Amino acid sequence: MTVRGRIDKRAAILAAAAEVFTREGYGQAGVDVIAAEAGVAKPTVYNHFGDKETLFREAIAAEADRVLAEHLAVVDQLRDGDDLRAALENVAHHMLVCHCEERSVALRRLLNAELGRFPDLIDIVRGRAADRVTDALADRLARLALAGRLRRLDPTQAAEQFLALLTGPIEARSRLGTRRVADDELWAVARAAVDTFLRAFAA
Amino acid sequence: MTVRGRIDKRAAILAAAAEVFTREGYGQAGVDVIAAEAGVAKPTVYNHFGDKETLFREAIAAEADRVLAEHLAVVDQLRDGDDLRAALENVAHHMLVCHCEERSVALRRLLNAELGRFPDLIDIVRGRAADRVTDALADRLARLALAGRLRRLDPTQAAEQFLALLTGPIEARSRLGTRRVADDELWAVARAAVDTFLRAFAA
Amino acid sequence: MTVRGRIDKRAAILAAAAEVFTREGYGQAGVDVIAAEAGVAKPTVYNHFGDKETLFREAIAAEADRVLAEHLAVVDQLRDGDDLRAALENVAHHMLVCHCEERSVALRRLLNAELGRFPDLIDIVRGRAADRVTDALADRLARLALAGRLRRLDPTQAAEQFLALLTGPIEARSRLGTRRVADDELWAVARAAVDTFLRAFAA
Amino acid sequence: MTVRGRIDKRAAILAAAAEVFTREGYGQAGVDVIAAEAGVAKPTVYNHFGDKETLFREAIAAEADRVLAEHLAVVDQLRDGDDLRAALENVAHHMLVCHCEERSVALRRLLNAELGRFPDLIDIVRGRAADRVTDALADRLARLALAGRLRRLDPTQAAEQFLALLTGPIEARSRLGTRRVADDELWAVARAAVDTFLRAFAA
DNA sequence: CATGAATGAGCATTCATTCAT
DNA sequence: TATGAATGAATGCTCATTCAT
Repeated sequence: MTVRGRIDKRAAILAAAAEVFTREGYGQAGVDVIAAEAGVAKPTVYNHFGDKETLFREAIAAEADRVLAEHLAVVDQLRDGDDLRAALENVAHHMLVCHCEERSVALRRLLNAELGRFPDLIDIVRGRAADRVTDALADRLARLALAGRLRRLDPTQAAEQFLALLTGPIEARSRLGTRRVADDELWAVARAAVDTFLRAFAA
Repeated sequence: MTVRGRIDKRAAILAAAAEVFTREGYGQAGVDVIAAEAGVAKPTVYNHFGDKETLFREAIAAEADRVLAEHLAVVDQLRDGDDLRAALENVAHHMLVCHCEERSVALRRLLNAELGRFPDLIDIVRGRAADRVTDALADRLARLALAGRLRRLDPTQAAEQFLALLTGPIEARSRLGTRRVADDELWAVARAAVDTFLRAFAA
Repeated sequence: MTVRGRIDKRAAILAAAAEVFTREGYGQAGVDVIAAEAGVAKPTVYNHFGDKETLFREAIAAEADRVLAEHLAVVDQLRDGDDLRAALENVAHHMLVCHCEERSVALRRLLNAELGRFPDLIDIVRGRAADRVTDALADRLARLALAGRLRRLDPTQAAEQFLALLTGPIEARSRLGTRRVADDELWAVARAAVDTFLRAFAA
Repeated sequence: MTVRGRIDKRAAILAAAAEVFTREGYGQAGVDVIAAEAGVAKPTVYNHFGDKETLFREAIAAEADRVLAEHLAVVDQLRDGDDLRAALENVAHHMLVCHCEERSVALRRLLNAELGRFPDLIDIVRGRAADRVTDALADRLARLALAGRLRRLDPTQAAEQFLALLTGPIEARSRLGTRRVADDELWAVARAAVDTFLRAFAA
């Protein structure tokens, strides 16, 4: 098999693993199912990843990378401008959209689910997702404060709270991700969050 | 065996089930382990609950009842008084303590984990926990607004945000419940949440 | 409970046992099912019969008694008369009807099925059914021979062959009891059997 | 493992299955026992046959093939010759020997036993055994009739009766296969059957 | 390296049987 | 005696993992 073929197989296995693990959970996911969905034989999975646990970790890491990239791209859009509220609302809404994406929901679910068995997943994911987003957002908020658009604040804490005001209500309303939330409800949550945030943090 | 004995066994099984399911997840939990931990024979579990799935649902429901009761008791402490900030901070801190309790963390984890397989868990738990707490808190906030201590607000939205300001940051800091959070950090989060909340909602 | 009640329960259990054992076979039949079908609690079955095996034997014996009675009644109808062929045909047809009755088929099936596990069933049933019928028929044939209606014959052997000529073809045509055989086919088999029998044994 | 090895395992499993199923019946037979007797692991059985039921059907079919082959070979020996009675007696005796063979008895027993649960067994077995033997014998009898050695007859009916005259008495005397029948008793039954048959059907 | 086949260990569930009442 | 409840011992079937090719 060509090198390219080998790489393809590895990627196919990872994709299938992400799919199956998020759909069924670690325990319930069968390696045969993953292999079948990837179009390879079961031992090929073992040749590439050694055992189910390793496959699981790598699949999680890959998913976390993807989710992180999306979120960072959103935070990156937050630029100072004439209308700070509008800018924040746009970012807030966009983050909610990402947050509610199926793969995003599934990853958070899976992570939560298996943290008991694999506590180190936190380290795999933290450096790749949650904290990095908070940090990036904190950076932006710091610059906005420096620019006099926000009052003096603890950037990390403010970023934490901004994100909390977004994701907290949406978790409730999406029934922990089991229900689709309509776009106007996303906008409503985003606006409410930004309103509260600005009341508390506007310069 | 006395009727009391039967009830005891049922309760013992439910307790063991909660323990084992939260420790291992639905798929990985073994009915034999639950039976052993409850001090009964495996078929006794089946006599009482019919199958693993039913046992799971009932164990979840029982845990949700317990967690709800704790949280409602905390919200119930929120009374108007001279020092609104102090009152809110006390309630906030107390809620965080509940939120970080091992059984609370475990229940949320398990719920998240198995929502894919058992979407109806949401209905079992919602009526018993999450929404009820938000509602109770919304009631209190409405009365505070009526009493002129808070500005006019949408009580449910404000309650959602108050809770989000508490639980969002704590999820991050506890690494999704994998790390104990020291009490002074709980106080810090509580104070920061109340500070932001009052900046946004004080009359 | 009255003595009568006790007897009723015993009978109800036996009836239910016959029903369930013939429907499911010994191994597959559940004592709980029998108890439920009899309207008693499982331990009541054990109080009356000790264990599943004993219950099985007694149920078989009761069924065998019933089947024997039916068959003997038929053989008993065989009287000498003007038209020997017609008399034999009537008895032959009647025996086939009995042979094809559901309970008769079920009993033979069950007996065959469990002879491996319970070889002594043969003794329970033989004295009650198969041999007794052959003997009774042999008696009649002997009298017919004495009366000069049949040639000299070995009565037992002739009876065996008469029965074989009836049941053999019918087993094949009923596909071992899985297919209902129409009445005119029963008559055809009966006539063919009697024809062959008379060709071989008429005086 | 070589392809040959795979085939060997499959055959070993089938052989063990036939052995165990006939010994214990479908319900009582344990797949682990079959696997052990075949010298393979339990999942190998499932890899080859999917489930217990399929294994059962295939084992039955294989046994039926074997039994059919034996019986056909016997019928095939029936050639016209100087001494028709002797020819018929030889075939009759030979058929009885086959009929009383342990595997033959066991297959009939098992078939009867499980027809309630698996009515389609009839179709599996009929085309492979019972009817084919009757047909083959009917063919021979037709030729003997054509050759003027037997009177005009309905070949199928005559074949049915010939077989019935053999197997009916032998079932009774072997106590449904629970008792070995001595060879001279087999000869006696064979001769008696042929005698009756020739009295009824000789030209 | 990829695969078809094999396996040891495990798991949900059932059942005949027995206590305690 | 009749019963609700409990249990030890199976049993069919699955799964992660490993060879032999």
